[in-house]
Amino acid sequence: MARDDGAGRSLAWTDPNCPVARAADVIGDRWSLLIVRDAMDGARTFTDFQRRTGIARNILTDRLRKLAAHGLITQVEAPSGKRRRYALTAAGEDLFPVIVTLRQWGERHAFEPGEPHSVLVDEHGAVVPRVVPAAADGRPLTSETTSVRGRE
Amino acid sequence: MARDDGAGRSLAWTDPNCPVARAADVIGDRWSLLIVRDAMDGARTFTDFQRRTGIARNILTDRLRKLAAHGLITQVEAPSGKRRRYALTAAGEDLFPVIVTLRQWGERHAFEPGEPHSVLVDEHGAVVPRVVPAAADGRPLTSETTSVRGRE
DNA sequence: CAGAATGGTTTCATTGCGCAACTCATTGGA
DNA sequence: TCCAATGAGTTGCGCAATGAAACCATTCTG
Repeated sequence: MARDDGAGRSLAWTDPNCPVARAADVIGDRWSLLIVRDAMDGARTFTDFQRRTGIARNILTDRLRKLAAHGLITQVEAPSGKRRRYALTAAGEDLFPVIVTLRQWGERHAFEPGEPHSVLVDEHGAVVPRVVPAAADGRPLTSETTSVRGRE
Repeated sequence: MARDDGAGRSLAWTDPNCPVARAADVIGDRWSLLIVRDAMDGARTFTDFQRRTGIARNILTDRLRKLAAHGLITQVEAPSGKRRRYALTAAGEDLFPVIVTLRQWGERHAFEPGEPHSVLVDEHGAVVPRVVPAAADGRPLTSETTSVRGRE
């Protein structure tokens, strides 16, 4: 994993050994997250992202670079003289559970009852069920029943 | 759900009917997320949050207010003349799956192999298994096998 | 009761962000 | 082939957000 930002300066992690803090340093701003969301939803070109997010172009340039520096996206060469396209790396694709849980939280808590919003469906059009952290035996876990080990 | 920020101005949602964008508008900055993380991990007072996150005090004031305005935390009155404490609301607690997936992503992609980091364990000390979105029949889902319905 | 700790607020310099205009390469059409 | 359109940025400017430090009012503690 890359340890420097787009300009080559080394990153001072907010909290050196907390994975949540490190993840937040990478995608913890509004735009990076939405860029990844749109990439998962089919966005491939600079203008795709610009149109969907409404982000300023200079900021989009910056975020695409940073996401690339962090190994979440890459520019893939097109076969013939076609333009290059952006694509998620494995690490970027791996954010899928984060996007899904965030989406489900938003559905439950950021909309008025009855207010329309988009929904995530599987190949058969069935709504994706609520994602819940669970123990190995399937028992659902909450912040009450879990704790962080190894924080210094 | 509250529709105004701490100063009473109305919020212009980044993307009006995308739950991911709305969630990002609420917790999409580095600090809000870490404050919620620490609240889940036992932080209750202003100084708890300040010490754990290292955030500037004026920004902490601002974020606590905004999180309260969005209904994620509240100030609970203490019995006698004791100081009030911050506590997560149900909506705040409900961010648990988001924090967990973010943590698990960070563990996999924001650390060098072998680099130490904290881990999330259940009441018996067992590491929390990887959280994966799944269809109703238990089949794991990815961004390839899902799509967003209802985006205008 | 005095001093320290808690829970902020204010001030001010620095940084980041959004908008608009501009550049430059690629591509498509007459 | 030449010109227009589109894609992918870059630059400059003004405003809003951030961070460090100082200041202040309560509330504990010895």
